[in-house]
Amino acid sequence: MTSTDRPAGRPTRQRRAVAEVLESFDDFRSAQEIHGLLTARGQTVGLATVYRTLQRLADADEVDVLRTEEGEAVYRRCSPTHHHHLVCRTCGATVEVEGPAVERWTRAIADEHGYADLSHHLEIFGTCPACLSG
Amino acid sequence: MTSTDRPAGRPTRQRRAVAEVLESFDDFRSAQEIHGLLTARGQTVGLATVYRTLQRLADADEVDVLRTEEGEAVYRRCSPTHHHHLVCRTCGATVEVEGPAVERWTRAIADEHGYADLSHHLEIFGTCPACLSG
DNA sequence: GGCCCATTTGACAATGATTCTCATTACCGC
DNA sequence: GCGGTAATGAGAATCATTGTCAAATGGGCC
Repeated sequence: MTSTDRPAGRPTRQRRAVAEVLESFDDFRSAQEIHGLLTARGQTVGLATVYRTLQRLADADEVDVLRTEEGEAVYRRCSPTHHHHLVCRTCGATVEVEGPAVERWTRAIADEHGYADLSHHLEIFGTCPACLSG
Repeated sequence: MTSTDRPAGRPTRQRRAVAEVLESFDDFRSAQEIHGLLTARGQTVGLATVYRTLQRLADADEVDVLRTEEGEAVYRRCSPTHHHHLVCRTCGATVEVEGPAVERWTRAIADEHGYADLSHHLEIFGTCPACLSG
């Protein structure tokens, strides 16, 4: 629980490049798109490495991962606090939302059934105001 | 909006078979598993047809679809009541849970941001009592 | 600075779910 | 029963993702 318990790994050029690209957008992008962005920047990073790096970052909770309705994984750097997403089904606009109530509720439900070592995913899909009026 | 506006399609042996198998379980199953169940029953239905049929049913809102953490699509006949799942990460045991609190919360959050036409997915993952002690 | 060695990378093969293709077959209305 | 259309099946094709393994690289130590 100290600040020294990071499995970390080496700070390589490739990892830095991925981290930088993640700073360059605010919405969710697929691994392939991120790889494309890197290439466009002149940063040569193998696709497999992009996948590995994103996975590592996701494990470390440094990026959010979610699945599009087609099942493709999309990534975005995340804010330090745990939160959920309200996603526009039409244009993809995303709002981060927090829900202490939900956190409490999931814990209570899981306890009730004896489940431990919890995680949860909550995503809300809808149509955003812009798409509604458009 | 009448009962006659179903694009329907033909009631074939295969479609009936898929519909029947969907009645035989209460949790989510992948298209491949469903195909396996059909084969086990002696019902010969092509895999592609299973996919097509499930897709059709999903479009007609006659089955629920969700994605596992690995991105695989899983299907289940719609139960009349909306609920969520508490899934064992190790053995896959699933408990259906209801959460009026969550429903209310998601609606409130969405309203707050002006999103309409909502749906949401909440899944809780953990380790079940059996796997904890095993 | 240079060496040692585990970690990381990259190119490419492999996997696995899903979709497409297209010739064949099965429903439906007549 | 017949004809025509929609549905099916077998397998190829697609596409994201993961595995493989030899080559390259970064860090720590002298």
